[in-house]
Amino acid sequence: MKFEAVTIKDIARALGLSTSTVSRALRDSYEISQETKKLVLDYAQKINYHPNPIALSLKERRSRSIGMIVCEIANSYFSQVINGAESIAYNRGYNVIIGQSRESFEREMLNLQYLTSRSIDGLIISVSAETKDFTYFKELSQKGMPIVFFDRIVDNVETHKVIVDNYKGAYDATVHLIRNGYRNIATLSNAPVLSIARDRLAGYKAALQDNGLEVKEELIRHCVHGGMLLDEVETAMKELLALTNKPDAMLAGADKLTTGCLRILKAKGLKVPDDMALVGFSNTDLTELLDPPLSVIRQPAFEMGEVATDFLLQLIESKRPVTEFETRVLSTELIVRESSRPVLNKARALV
Amino acid sequence: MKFEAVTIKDIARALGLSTSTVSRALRDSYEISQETKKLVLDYAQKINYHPNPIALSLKERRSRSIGMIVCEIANSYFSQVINGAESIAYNRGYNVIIGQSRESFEREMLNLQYLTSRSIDGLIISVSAETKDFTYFKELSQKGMPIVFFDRIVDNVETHKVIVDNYKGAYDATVHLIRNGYRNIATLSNAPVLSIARDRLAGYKAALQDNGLEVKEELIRHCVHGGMLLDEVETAMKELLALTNKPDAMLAGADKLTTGCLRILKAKGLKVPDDMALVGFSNTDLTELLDPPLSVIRQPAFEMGEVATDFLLQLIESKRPVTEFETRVLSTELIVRESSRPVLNKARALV
DNA sequence: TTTTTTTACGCAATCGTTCCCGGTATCGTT
DNA sequence: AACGATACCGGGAACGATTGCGTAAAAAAA
Repeated sequence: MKFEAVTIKDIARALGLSTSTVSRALRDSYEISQETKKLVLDYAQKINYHPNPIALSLKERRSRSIGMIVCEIANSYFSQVINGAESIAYNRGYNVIIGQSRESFEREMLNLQYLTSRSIDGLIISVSAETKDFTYFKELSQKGMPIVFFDRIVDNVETHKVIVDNYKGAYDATVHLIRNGYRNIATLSNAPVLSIARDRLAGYKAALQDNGLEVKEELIRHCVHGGMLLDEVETAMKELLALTNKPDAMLAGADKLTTGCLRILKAKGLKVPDDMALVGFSNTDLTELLDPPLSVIRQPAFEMGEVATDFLLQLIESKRPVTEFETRVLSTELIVRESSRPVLNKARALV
Repeated sequence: MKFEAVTIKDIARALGLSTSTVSRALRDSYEISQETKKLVLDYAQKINYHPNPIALSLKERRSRSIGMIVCEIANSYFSQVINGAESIAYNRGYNVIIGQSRESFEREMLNLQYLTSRSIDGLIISVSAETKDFTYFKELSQKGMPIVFFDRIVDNVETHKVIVDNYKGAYDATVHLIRNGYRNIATLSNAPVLSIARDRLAGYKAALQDNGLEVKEELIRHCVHGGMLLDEVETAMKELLALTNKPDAMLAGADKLTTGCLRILKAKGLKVPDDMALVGFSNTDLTELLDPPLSVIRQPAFEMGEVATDFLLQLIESKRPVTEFETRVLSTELIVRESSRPVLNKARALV
């Protein structure tokens, strides 16, 4: 089964012209007479001619498609980012090829090789939790492949990046918990190598210290798969709940960690926020319908996709090598709901 | 900025061979000596040669990419389908280009034209709620473009299709509500033109009739945007709640309708299931964490993506025109939770 | 009328790869 | 020694489109 398209040759043959003339007529070249142009244009319209993008790609040595690697599509945050990226790319005549790393370095590399072998013009990526070795990105970048990092960025590759103010997001959320009377705040963090985990953890620690609270290492748990496996969340929670001085609140550092945490607490029969308050990074629009409605730190995911794609297209379409790079930092939004309700007796003491 | 790749010519030049020989050596042709093959292969490995897929596409007249159009990516059901599709496509050397119709016919056509102009080898699609005119699909199919429909299928285009047993899904859920003592069951349905809406509605009606209950048209509400706009859900719910004989249970026919319904009920201060029970089609993994935990009809979304892609690749890679088509019907799963808890006094009367 | 300029078009190379034809050695066979 | 068979390799067209260059005819200038 073949889907046969009309080519410039068909037009040339039908009209008794050369392919060059047809090509030029279609591109409205000055060296083609008005009548010929009209003839060609009308006929092209009639037989529904569309230039073959593959032939163009071969000629122009650009595919007009960009690669995008995320952990997983079925994640509200990433699907919103993809959404934003698609919207920009589509308008500029590019298409987005999506790959999923599923937090695995191996799958990330596989996707990367696949995408580059499909001759993409550029790459947008949020690295996997397992990725410790960034030399491949560096090499790729040095060979001239335009790359934009978002969300989970890497420090030692110089290029455009898009993130949110993870430090402030975590800081504000932690302060919010403290203000509401919580004193023993634990955190569920991503793999320590990830930029987002580092920044969020730093914000968490700073908020504690700025409010005269001690940073206790036993209250900091890392889930190296970012909550993709419920097991690791369960283990972390078990450890926290086994402490003699149990935490009274949780700060969860990722979408799956937030919902995973709630899931485990429910399974253990603990009440949120009475037994344990919860605030987490999340972009699902269902958080307000949860039991209890969840306080969340929300990221402008769609906008991140837009900015990342805009950055990438700037790099791709730049005539000269770009040497000045920007790291765009967007703001998070703290949405306060039931899951971090004030502890009355303690809250008063602080205010 | 250009990302320069090595070509077969580079190898030929470096080794003092012709491009034909190099090409043949790489493809392990019998008419190339072992030594030459080894020479070429080793060198290709060394300089990290990868065949240019664009040149191959031009030659073979196939792009090895397939188009996929869904309503929106940021929807748990569709993102799971995409996931399944990607997994199969990736393994068979294809990539998936995704387009979003956002329930708009115009955007659907735009995406379709874009995808076909990007010379895709085939198309997987779940049509938008606005799509009433299927001639374009028919034409495309007749011109030889392999198409597979899933979820929202169209009747008058003969090709492979993948659906779930929507009739049975809705039937079972409705029977479940009846068994649990609910007697005045309303339903929130998709646009009436959609196959899924028709089938689910039919299942709902049959369940009522088979259990001696009357089908009341005033209890059937259609949301033409499938719940994408909360407004339409709110309007529908308002109308239902304004009835003298208010419904005591709801069957929601789509992901966004289910959560939208819960959202509205909560906003109106109604208790689920005491004031109104709720069962709905949904594929989010958060439904059990909602307040109350939601009874849902779950679709094997990932598998649907797999099957659809497998079907499509069969069509694409078939030597002869395919004339026998299959409509694969997968099973839904009814997951019973709190939101449809038995009404004690009534439930007993029935059992 | 002759020369120059302009107009309008065709030829052929190019992008990277495959593949149909050839062509030339090197054998073995008679 | 002559022939055919086999093994091995290169030339060049093709895929669809663009584009530099060449050139005929028409128009303008001399």
